[in-house]
Amino acid sequence: MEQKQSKKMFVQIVKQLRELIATQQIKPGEKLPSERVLCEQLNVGRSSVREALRSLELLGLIETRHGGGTFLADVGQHKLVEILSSFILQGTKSVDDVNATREMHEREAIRIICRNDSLRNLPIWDSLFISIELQDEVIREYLLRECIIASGNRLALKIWMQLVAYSMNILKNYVTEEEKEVLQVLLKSIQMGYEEEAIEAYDDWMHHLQTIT
Amino acid sequence: MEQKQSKKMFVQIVKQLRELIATQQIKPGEKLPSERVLCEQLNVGRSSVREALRSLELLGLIETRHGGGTFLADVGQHKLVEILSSFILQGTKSVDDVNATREMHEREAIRIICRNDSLRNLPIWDSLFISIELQDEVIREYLLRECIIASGNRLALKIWMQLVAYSMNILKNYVTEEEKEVLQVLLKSIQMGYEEEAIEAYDDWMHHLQTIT
DNA sequence: ATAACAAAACTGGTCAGACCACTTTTGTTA
DNA sequence: TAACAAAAGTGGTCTGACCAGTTTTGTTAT
Repeated sequence: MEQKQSKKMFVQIVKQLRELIATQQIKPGEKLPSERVLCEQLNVGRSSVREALRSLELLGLIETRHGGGTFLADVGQHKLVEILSSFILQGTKSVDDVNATREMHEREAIRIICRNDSLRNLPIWDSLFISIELQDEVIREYLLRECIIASGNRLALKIWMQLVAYSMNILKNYVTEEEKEVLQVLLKSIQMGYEEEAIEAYDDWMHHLQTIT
Repeated sequence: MEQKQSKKMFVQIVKQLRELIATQQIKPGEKLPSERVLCEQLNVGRSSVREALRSLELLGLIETRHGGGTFLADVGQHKLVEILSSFILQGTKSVDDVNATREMHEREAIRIICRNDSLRNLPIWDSLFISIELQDEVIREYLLRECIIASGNRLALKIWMQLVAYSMNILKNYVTEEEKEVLQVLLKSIQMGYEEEAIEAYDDWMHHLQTIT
C-alpha cells in the first residue's frame, strides 16, 4: 500500500521481516506470524508477503508447513556467511584464492554426485549433455550450478554463489568444440560414477578455460 | 492448476523455468517470456509464477525491469550477497552442511599438500607426528589447522575457521590409540605424497570421530 | 474427571480479476 | 523523415475467493 522506498516491495518486506525477527527475538525453529497477520502488520497485500516468504524459503532461511505455519529455519546462528561475504567484498586481492576455493566446491560437488547413484541418474545431466551441442555460453555456469545444487549442500551452494559473484566473469567466450568434448566427458563420467575421470575432466576444463583467457 | 508432484508449486515452476531457459537457449541478458505468457504456458496462476520469479530475482539469477520485462541475469551483479548475508545470520540449514563443508576444506588442503613436494616436506608434519604420542585433545584441530594453513589458501583458512567456530563440538573426547594410528597414517601418507591414502586415512578418522559421539 | 472424537478456526497454496505505473511499440502527423 | 502521441505490453500490488492441510476447541461418551 505504501513503501516510501522506490525499491522492490518484496525486498522491503524481506528487510522488515528481518527486523521483526530481531525485535521479537524469534529464534530458529520458532514460528513466524501467519501470512495474513503479516499483511496487516506490514500494511501490504498477501501476495507481496508471499513473494518475500517464498524467496526466503528458496534460500533455505525459512521453512513452511502447509496448514501449520511458517518457521524460521532451524540450526543455530553465527554469522558465518556474513563475515565471509564481507571478506569477499573487501577483496583480499588474492583472486587466486577465490578461484581455488570455488573450484574446490565444484570438485567436491562432482565427487559427491559420482558417489551417489540417485544423483548420478538425475535427468538434468542428460539435458545438459544435449544443451552442450546447442552451443551457448550460459552452459558453463549453469552446469556448475546444477552440480552444486545436486550435491545437496545448501551452505556450500551459498558460499559458492558468492564466490561466483566475486570472480565469475572471464568466461565470456564461445564454447569451442574441444571444450564441448571435455564437458561431455565430464557429464558422462558423472553419470557412470567414474569419480576420478570426472575430476580429471573437470581439471582439463578449468585448464582449458585458463589458456583461453 | 495442477502439478502432479507433491512438492511446492513455485519450486516446480523454478525447475520448469530452468528447462525453458535451457531448451530455448536464453542467454544472460536476454528476455524471458512475460509473466502472463508463462502463466498460460505452464498452466498456473500468475501469483505462482511471480513467487518463482521473485525467488530467482532474490538469488540474483534474473533481473526485472518494471514495464520492460524479465531478463536472465547478466553476470556481475551481486545484491544477492548483501541480502543473503544480512539475513543469513539466522543460520543456514543444517549442521550436516557445515560439517560437510568443513571436511571438504580439510580434504582439499590435504590433497594440495600431497601434490606439492615442498609442502609435503615441511617439518611441521614430523613434529605433529611426535606430538600425537603426547597430546590428547588439542591435536585434532591443531593438525587440521596446520593443513589448511599449509595449503596456502587464506580465504579457505578464513572460511574454515568460521566453520570450526560454528560446529565446534564433536572434538571433545580423548584421543584413543586407534585414532592415533589413523592420524599417523595420515601424516605419513602426506609426507610420502600418497594422496589417496591420505584422503582415505582422513575419511577413516572422521568416521571414527562420528562413531565416538 | 477424563479420554475420544467431531466441529470449528486457523494457516498455507493457488487462482482470478482488477488497477496502477512504467516501457515499448505503433500509428499518425508535421 | 522526424517527432510525438496513442495504444499495447509488462511488471507491481491488492483484494477476494476457494481449497487443503493443521491446530485448537468444544462436546460427548465412558
